[in-house]
Parts: sequence; C-alpha cells; structure tokens
Amino acid sequence: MLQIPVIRQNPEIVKERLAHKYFKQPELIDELLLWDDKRKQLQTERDNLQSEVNKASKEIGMLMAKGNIDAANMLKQNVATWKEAMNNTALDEAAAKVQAILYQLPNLPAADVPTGRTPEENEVVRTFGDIPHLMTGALCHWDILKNYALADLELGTKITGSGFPVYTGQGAKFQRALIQYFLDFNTAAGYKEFIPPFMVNTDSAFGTGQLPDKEGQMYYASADDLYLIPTAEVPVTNIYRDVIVKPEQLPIKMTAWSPCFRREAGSYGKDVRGFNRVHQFEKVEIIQITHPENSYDVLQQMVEHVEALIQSLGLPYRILKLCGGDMGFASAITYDFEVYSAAQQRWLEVSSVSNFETFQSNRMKCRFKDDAGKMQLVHTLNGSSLALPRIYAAILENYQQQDGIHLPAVLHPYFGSTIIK
RNA sequence: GGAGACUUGUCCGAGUGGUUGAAGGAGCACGCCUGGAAAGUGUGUAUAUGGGAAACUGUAUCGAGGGUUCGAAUCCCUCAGUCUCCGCCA
Repeated sequence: MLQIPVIRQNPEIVKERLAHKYFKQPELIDELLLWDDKRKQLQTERDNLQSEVNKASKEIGMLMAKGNIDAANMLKQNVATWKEAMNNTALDEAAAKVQAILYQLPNLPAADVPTGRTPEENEVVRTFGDIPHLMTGALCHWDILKNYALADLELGTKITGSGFPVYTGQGAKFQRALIQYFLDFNTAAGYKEFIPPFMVNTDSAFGTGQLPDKEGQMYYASADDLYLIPTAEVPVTNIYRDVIVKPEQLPIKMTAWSPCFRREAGSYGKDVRGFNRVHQFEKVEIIQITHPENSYDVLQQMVEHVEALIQSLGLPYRILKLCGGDMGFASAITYDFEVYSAAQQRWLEVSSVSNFETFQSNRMKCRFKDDAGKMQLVHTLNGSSLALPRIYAAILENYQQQDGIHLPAVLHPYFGSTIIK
C-alpha cells in the first residue's frame, strides 16, 4: 500500500511511475488527494466538536459535585447540540473512499525497472550454463515421471482434481531430498527456518497484498474464513505484522518450506502439461525484513543466493528483470529465474525474487524506531529458493541417460543414491 | 464441542462511571553521586492521526466491534483470544 504523504509530495511522479506498470486509472491519484483533503477537514471539525464535548463533560462532573444541577443541565443541552452536529456520515464516507482507492494502487516500480508491457519485454540480465545435448529419444518430464513411476497425475485427478500430483516411491523421496537440500542451503546462509500454518486469515492475506482483489487466485475455506496459502511468503512475512522491531534485529532472514495452493483459473494447453503448472506444489521460500537503506543491497544478495543454488544443481539458467507491465501488484522490482529444459526446449520459471519496499510493511504496520526516534516502515523482500516441480522437471529432463537420471552431486547425500532408475 | 476464569502501557500490576493516557513497581535511556562499579537519587520513557517552523497542542486507543451515558478501562451486548476442567482426537 502506498503512503499518502509520499503521494501528496509528488503526485505527478507517482502517476508517471504507475504508468510504467500500465496502471489504467491515473486519475485515482487526484481523486485520492481530494478525498483525503476532505477527510482531514471533516476529521478536524469532528475533533473540535469532540473536544468541546469532552471539556463540557468534565465541567458537568465538577458542577454535579458542587450540587449545581441547573448549570450542569444547561451544559448537557449544549452537548446534545454538538453531538447532533457530529452525527453525520460524511467523514466515514470520505475515509472509506480514501481507503478504497489506496487498495487499488499497485506499488511503484523502482527507477531501473525496464519499460515494457509483456513478458517478451523483460530484460535478460544474464544467461549462464551450457544447454546439455540430450540422448536421442530423450523424453519430457511427464513421460519420465511415468516411466520411473515418480508421480501419478491421473491418480491425483481421481483423488482431488487435475493439477494435484501424487508423488510415489522414489519420486516422493526425490521431492523430499530437494526440499531438505534447499533448506540446508538457506539456513547455512543465515536464514532461520520456519514451518508456518498453511492457511491464513484475511488480515494476513491482506498484509502481503493477496487481498483485496486477488481472492480468486486462492483456495478459500468459507466455513472458517481461511485461505490456503499461495506461498509461504504470506504466513512467514505476517509473523512481523503489527510488530515494532528493534533496528539491531535487522535484517531478519527467514526461510520456510510449504505447499503452495494456486487456483490459476483459466490456464490450459501444453504449457501447463505435467509439472509445468499445478494447483498444489511445494516451494522453499526466503524472506528478509530490512532497514530501508539496505534493501537493494539485500536484493542483490538474495539474487546471488538463488543463483548459487541453481548453479549448484548444474542447470542452465537465465535471470530476467521484469518489465513494468509484467510485474506483480505489490512489487517494486522483480527478478525471475528460469532454468532451461532441454527436452521441452523452453525456459521454466523457478524463482522470483522481489523487493516490496514499504508496500507490504505499510499494510502490515511493521516498523522500527530510527536513530532520530522516528517510526519508519521496514522493507520486505522475498524469493523462491526454490520452487519444486519445475526444478524437479528440469533435473529429470536435463540429466536423463539411457540407464536413468544421473543426479547432480549435491543431491546424492540427500537422495541416498546417485541415480534414479 | 460443553463449563468456568481471564484479556490494562516494554513487562508485572492497581483501578467498578467524573481532570485516568491511565497509580505503584520493574525494565530501559539520560543525568547526579563514585577512583570505577553496585547501591542510592533525579528526570524521562506508547501508538496513530490533525494543527504548528518549533515549543506545544486537539482527537482516538485499557483484546476487537457495537451500545447506554453529559461523561466508560470501569455498566450492557456481540465476537476473538488465553488459561483450567470435561468431551473428542493424530
């Protein structure tokens, strides 16, 4: 959520920045400021009346104590008039209007976010690694899953519905090995491990920016008014909702494994085959809460961290800096990581690392007291480190040989074998 | 799921309708004292928001939301949470 004082200072710059995200209603900025002016004016009027009421009430108390009932009753009549004047809904309406507009405004993209509207306009920051030459007859992961009985998508469809894979036997163990490896890699870099709840309440979903407006992307348990998490980012970041942190605690580094549930309504076709897009997948997330001055250094550090993890798996990858039009609602800047699947001959997104600056912390009211004693919002960042099914798929596809999947060395101790046969 | 007790500031804890944003204590910060420390002692110590250059000041906040009243931390209602006992359960 944007901060009104920031908008007020530079409404034109805010509009210009929003244009980079192809925000369609720049006029909302002016409307917002008008409503906020109105809100302030009405608030002041109401406060002044309340002040009169408070003063009179004290006086009434003293008059009553002295037994001066008549004078007290006179004052009571005044109070009744003031309360009459306070009894109008214009203030509530103005405040609601301000809030409604504020909720619709996405975060401003950072200065160096590339201009562009579609994924094709994302900027390739760098590409790394050699694309493997696969054996003749190399298969895509959905066939490999079947041949080695690693996962059963049809079975998941029977039990739940399409997009809910069942991992079986060594396929399940391989998933577990990846999770374990990722978590160890993250904790070794100083991230504290959490296992959060996999359902969140509306306050939490609001805090990280899933609500309002994105209800449709989350599974919702109406009987209890809870949402299945689309990512561990939601519960873990919300650990610090309504918290005033001590500056010396920063940066706070957290990591968590979780299943992720995404409705992903309206996606069909071969791009979503196999593991490419599913409704339930697992992911290990890294999250940092930082001093505003450091967040861009931390962003680089997180990018390098994810990069090192992908490199350790020996997968060819590229890093994209998303253009304004392709970025998420809450993000100020996002780097996407894609690994290359040689069998599918396409890039698969496996991580997304973002700086949200104060967008989430303003919603969550996560602050610290700076050296001058002033409350300031922290910056929040997060990234996948890593998302499972596509990494899983890329390993199967890129490492397949006649006799099985020859796993990258870092996974051997976790999987307890060098090969999936 | 049933019954009961409870929910006050960083923490402990007083407070059952009238200068209570909230006693007292602890903690913390700064000062005095000290050769240094401890002890002692003085002052300060919430958040949001409006006005103001600032000093300062208006308003709101005692789990949340509503109500009664001239006036609510205190009375009433609803909800949430915590604890204890019972039930159920991996």
